[in-house]
Amino acid sequence: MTETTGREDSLPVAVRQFVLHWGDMGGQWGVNRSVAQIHALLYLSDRPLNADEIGEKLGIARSNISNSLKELLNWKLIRRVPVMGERREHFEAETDLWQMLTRIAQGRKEREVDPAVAALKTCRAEAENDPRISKVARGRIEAMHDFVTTMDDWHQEMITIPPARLMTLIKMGRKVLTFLPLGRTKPPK
Amino acid sequence: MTETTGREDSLPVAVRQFVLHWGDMGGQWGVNRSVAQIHALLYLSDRPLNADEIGEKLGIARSNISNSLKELLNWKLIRRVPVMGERREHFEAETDLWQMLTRIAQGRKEREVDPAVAALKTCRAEAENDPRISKVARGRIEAMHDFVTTMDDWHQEMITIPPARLMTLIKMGRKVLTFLPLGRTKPPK
DNA sequence: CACGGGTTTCTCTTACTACAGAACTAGCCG
DNA sequence: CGGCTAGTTCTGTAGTAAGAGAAACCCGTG
Repeated sequence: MTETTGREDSLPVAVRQFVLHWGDMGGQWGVNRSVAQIHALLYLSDRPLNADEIGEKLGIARSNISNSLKELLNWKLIRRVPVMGERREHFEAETDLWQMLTRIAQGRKEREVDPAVAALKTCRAEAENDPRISKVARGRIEAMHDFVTTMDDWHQEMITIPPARLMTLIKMGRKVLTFLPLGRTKPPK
Repeated sequence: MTETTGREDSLPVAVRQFVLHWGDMGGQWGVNRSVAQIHALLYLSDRPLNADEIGEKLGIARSNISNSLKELLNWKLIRRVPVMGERREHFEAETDLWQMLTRIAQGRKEREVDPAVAALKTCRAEAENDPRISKVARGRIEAMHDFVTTMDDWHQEMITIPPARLMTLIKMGRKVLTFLPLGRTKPPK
């Protein structure tokens, strides 16, 4: 049926390793272990899996799986897949790595930087008309705000560029500089 | 003495806001609250501060301050500053935002992506000569590995570009594309 | 309309991390 | 060599988050 003889007691070593690493990799990040593990498993699977199969292979509780799947759906890193003649829901992972990256980037941005930018804005406004605050502090807050805003805009622009082109851009690396009409400043050393 | 009348009971509102926000912003990140708060405070200060002053302004324990400062030093986000005729150590923050960004990026890379890359390498090797693993899984692992490696290399190249130039690059945004000799492929759809 | 598989929500336990305060150590003065 | 002051390490506690298992909830089917 499947290439990995399905219901075998355990997973191939390489897969298990991957799942494990991805798992606590996720831990270091904002994502919790089970979520990351499930994602890893689905990413490597050659067919959609259902909750039971996942639970069996990873040895984690149904409830946990349910919640984790929900979270992964939120991040849009996996999707529901209807399977003919099957009642339970099946899931498969996004396998396009660019998609994956942008989804994750998007998610983290929303959770981490957007609030920060907002907070900075209010701080800046506050600092504007607070006579007690030092010139230096005011300047620093402004600098920070401008910087973050610039980066944010940049990010926004980048994700509108079609992946393929962005990829060539990246593969070029610093060679991009050679095409740009900048004052040919010899990079200092 | 200082511009903010130093030993006043509390901080200017804008500063307090900034510290607070930066603080739990840090919490969302990997950094804990006290560390982020101390960093924020130093970033806004117009002169180096010592541990006592920090403790007083933020109301956190000495031990905590000691550890937090150590961590900030690790990240190279602050530095020790000797002050004439003073026995206690003083600290000031890096105020160049590019520096800050690269330091943070560097730190996170070391902690988050480098280990991941390493793990991926071993997984890939493992998958190479494991007959049990499915073709699909093997392919996915390789794809992931290549992708991550590419991004890693790119990052490495980017940080070698002098900040000023990088900044102009960023300010250009997607305009960079217009200068590049790419086959003017109409983006598909 | 009861029954049963499938899924979600709730609750309780456990593990971990941040942090305060105390105890400890190291340099500097008389 | 005592007595101070600055700094660090240790220890106990409280708050938080992950996750297991049970209970509740659907919804199709006999």
